[in-house]
Amino acid sequence: MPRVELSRRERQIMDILYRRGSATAAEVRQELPDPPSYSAVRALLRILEEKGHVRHEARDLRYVYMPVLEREKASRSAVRHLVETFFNGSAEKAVAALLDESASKLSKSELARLARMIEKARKEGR
Amino acid sequence: MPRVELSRRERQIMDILYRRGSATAAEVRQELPDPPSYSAVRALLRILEEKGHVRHEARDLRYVYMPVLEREKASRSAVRHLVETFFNGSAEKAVAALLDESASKLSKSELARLARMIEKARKEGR
DNA sequence: AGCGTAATGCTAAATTTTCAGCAGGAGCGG
DNA sequence: CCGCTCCTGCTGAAAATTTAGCATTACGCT
Repeated sequence: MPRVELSRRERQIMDILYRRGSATAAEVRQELPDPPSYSAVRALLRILEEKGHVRHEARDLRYVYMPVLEREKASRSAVRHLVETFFNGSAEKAVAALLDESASKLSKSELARLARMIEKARKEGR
Repeated sequence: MPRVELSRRERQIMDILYRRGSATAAEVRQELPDPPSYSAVRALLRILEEKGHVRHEARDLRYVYMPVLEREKASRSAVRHLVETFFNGSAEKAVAALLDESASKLSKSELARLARMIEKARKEGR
């Protein structure tokens, strides 16, 4: 039963693991801001493992760490939290912000797919 | 120059302040999970203020606390971080997740507005 | 076989976070 | 005026976190 309340370092590490999918202790360390010693990173990973947030597999002599909770599920609650915190619970506003933020980065085909998704929702919806 | 590295409690408090816009110490306390003592909350708020994340105004005999960085700016970086962490930097995927998550909650008019936004982006974009 | 490199496990200690308590001041009602 | 309540400021200490160091083991190379 993973606790939700992560410390600062613990969150940083979880973010890295979600971003990359999986990583060795050394890789995690590389991506940490103000990286502490290697053994400090390992201690953190061990703690996260005890708490049930992380698991590891041995892959040629190294431990490769990864989140226990699948990215998809984790992202869902992150999205929900974001919408609540910054957009008054309005998914529309959140989408708008997202589009605004990165409209220029979206390709024609991506936009087309999104348009189709919305069409679909409009038909299905009430 | 606000530091980005917030502790657990500090983040919880900032989230509350962003969600509500502003709040007194007592209100913050009410919304904190496992609320500590009132004076503990006040100590945290004082620290956040020292660090430059929060400011207060005196409003009938009470301090009302609020984030220094406007919600809009904070939300932008939160959105960016979310997209990076959980969606491989793909705004499309993020929007898709958002729609998926809350398609049922979106009203017809909201969907219509979103459709229009995407249309607009398609015309403007490359 | 012996050595160097690169892992791991464990532990103790420094640092940061988190918390509660107490003193003081201002307003309000009796 | 006095006592009660509700706020603030401050401070010290408990608790949690973050960290580095050391011992050990495994592998590859000469």
